[in-house]
Amino acid sequence: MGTRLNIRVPADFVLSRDACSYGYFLLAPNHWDVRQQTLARMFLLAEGGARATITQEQRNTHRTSRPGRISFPHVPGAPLRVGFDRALTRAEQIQARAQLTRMLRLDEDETHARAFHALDPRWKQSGRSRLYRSPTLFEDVLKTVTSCNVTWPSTIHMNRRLCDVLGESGSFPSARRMARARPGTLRARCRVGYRDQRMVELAKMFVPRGNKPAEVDEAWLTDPSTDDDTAFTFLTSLPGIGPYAAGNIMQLLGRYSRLALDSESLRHGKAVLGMTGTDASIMKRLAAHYEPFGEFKFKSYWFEIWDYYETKRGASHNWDRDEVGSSLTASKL
DNA sequence: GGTAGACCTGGACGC
DNA sequence: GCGTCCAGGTCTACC
Repeated sequence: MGTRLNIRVPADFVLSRDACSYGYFLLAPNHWDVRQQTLARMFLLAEGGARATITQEQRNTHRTSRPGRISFPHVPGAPLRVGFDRALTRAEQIQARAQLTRMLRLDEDETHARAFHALDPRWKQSGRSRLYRSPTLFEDVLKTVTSCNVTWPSTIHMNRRLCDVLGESGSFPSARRMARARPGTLRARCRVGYRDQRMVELAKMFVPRGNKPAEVDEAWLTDPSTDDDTAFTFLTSLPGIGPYAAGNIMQLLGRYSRLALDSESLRHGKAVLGMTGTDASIMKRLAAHYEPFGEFKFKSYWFEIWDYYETKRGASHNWDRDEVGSSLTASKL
């Protein structure tokens, strides 16, 4: 008999909206079940892998939505029910709760959302504020590396292979496991290409050595006394992490004052915001466009992009991973 | 400080 | 089925 956990959530939390809010929910080992409206994945816990299925109470009757407005099937603020495929120890239950809290941003309460919506009221109606992330910073950083200099289908493929080849029963690989991997294995079996050496070096930086703490200190990176510029500069010093990747990791750390501008941003600037000119000039105009959103500018940027995807493909909680997931860039929509 | 070219993979396309 | 081209961000060497 597997362990079942009930997780209290903020009053505005909606599983289908808040889990399906960033592309990583489409990447292995995550699996969003469209029919059931549940999220399943392997978690890596102290005693090994454990598969969890996350559900939230659904409305009896699906609320009728106004044209152009997306309605979500779950009851806001209803506790999450998380079923594991094996019994968890007390220590593992604490670990699982911490990973779920990180992944679903349960630490961002209504006060946080109100502050964001005060700066950018466009998302108040839908309630969008949380951005899905991974249960661990290591997985977030590696997922970011797999999204650099590749098209989205390759990112999907790399994450699937990493879980199959180096994961435990299909989990995302641990930093320890990847630190021990041979670059040649990553290249040949996970198809990560030239990122092989960088990924192993990155993994080593997440693992304490002897009495020495890990070089990547998540507590320091998320500490409010560490300013954004210092955190960003540190991130760009990591192997395989440039300005785009560092900007993305900043938001994954809960620091939304930076943008992560890439080719997708350029398309958004041209197609949605009607910007013209050279790529460099559009990048500058994009930075200026989001400046008014201050400490939340990444959220404003990202929800504009997400909104565009949803106008083309429908609500993200109804996306089929194999169908829509493989075409998730503006150029393919 | 700015820029050119290399780094890999997978998909699209033409033959 | 094969060859060619292209998209994608980071890193290094060079000016």
